[in-house]
Amino acid sequence: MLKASYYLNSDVVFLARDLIGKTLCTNINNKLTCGIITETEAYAGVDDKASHAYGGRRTARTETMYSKGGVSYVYLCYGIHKLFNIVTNKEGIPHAILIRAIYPTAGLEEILKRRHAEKLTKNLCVGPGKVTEALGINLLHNNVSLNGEEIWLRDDNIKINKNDIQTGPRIGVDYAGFDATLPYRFYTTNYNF
DNA sequence: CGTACGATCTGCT
DNA sequence: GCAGATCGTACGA
Repeated sequence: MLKASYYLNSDVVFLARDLIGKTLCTNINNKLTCGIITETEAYAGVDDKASHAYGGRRTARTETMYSKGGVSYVYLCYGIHKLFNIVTNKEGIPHAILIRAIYPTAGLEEILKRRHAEKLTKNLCVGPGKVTEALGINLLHNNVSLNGEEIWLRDDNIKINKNDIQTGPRIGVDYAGFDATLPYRFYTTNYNF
C-alpha cells in the first residue's frame, strides 16, 4: 500500500505523472477489484482555473479538497457520473488528481458486471465515469482514507518507460482559459489493445 | 428560491 | 460527429 506520506508531496503535477502505473484497488460490497492507473489529470489548487477550488472557493462540496493528502474526493458530474480524485498536499492546500482510466487486473468478473459488459475491451475502464462504475465507487466514498479498508493504492513495481507516458491538455475544461492549455494530463498507451 | 451548467457517456446517424 | 440524459452544486436575487 502506498504510505500516507506519499500523498503529502506538494508537487501535484509530479504526482499525477508518478501515479501512472500504480495500482488502484477497492474492496466494496465485499468484492475486490483492482486496476493499473493509465490516465490522470492534475488539479493544482487555488491558482488553477480548472480546479473546483480556484480562487480559494470553499464550499460543502470542495471542502474535501482542503483535507490532508491521502483521502478521496468523489463528486457528481453532469448529474450522472461519479468522478474519483486523490487529494494531495498538506491540509489546507486543495490539490487533487483525477483518475481518468485504469486497466483491470483483479476482480474482472465483478468489473464486467458493474459495467454491464461481456468482456474486457479497449474502452471498458477508460473515462473517469467508467473508472468509478467499474470499481464500485459512489458518492458515499467521498473523503475516505486511501489507507483504509475500502480504497487504497499499491505499487506493484510495474515498469513504464518515460517515453511511454504521454502529456496533454486536460479534457472538458475549455472554460478555464489559459489553464485549459496546461499539460496536466498524463496517460500511457502501454495498455491499449 | 430559481436557474444555469458541468473535470461525461452512450447511442444513433 | 452530435444531441440527450440527469441532478447536485454554486451563486445571485
